[in-house]
Amino acid sequence: MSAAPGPPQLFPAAAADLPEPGEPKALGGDPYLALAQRYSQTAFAAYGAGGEAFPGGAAGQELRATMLGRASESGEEQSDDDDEEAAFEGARTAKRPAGGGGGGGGVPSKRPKEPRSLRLSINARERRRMHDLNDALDGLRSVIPYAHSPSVRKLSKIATLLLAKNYILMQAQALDEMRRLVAYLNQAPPLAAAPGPVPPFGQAAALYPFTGAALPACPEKSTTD
DNA sequence: TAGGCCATCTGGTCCT
DNA sequence: AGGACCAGATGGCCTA
Repeated sequence: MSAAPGPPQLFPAAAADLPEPGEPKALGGDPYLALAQRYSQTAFAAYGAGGEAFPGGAAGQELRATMLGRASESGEEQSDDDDEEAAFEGARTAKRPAGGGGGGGGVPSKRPKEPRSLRLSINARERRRMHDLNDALDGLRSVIPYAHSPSVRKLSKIATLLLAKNYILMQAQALDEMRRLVAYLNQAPPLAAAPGPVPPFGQAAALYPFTGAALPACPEKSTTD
């Protein structure tokens, strides 16, 4: 491992860091996108099959394109919250090789073994922690757009994280585009002088001459709140 | 059958 | 000391 990359950046620091409207470079060129596409092959449901509208815009289309589907039968995961002792014993008997104790994964133990009660307590804590993590992932799945349907396989963990990341980028891009449109409309001549209907959102970007670099960073794009 | 995904156990490290 | 966090290892389940 090399130097730490610093705190994670939830949002691009400036509008210039965002992809141009209609040109989802940040999404398309993102190294994580390749991962997302790779994992999407196995986990992302076919959009539209679930009957959910997908956010518009080029980035939305890009994101949608990553959601190639493997819609199949319900991939319900077992979440056995049994008695901890039973979980311990069950795992021992069902998932571990007979006599395969010792280090977790064959690592030879180098220090005196903890008392069994302490080991059980540690195992239970870790199990609870992982369940909490899974609950949080379920919460994340519930707010990112993909086909939530019993007939659709649940997003994998990695796919959930990658999709959420792309979704955040897409939302930031849409917000940025909206801000530019508002800024443009504020400077535009009166509506009476503008013939024709207002162009649909997403196509308006082609009609007004602004670039992302021309605008200051959005103040609420902060990781501190 | 291979590969992907997952749950679980385990030991190590860091923090309070 | 105890708890949280992490990564490695392992086996089970499921799908292509």
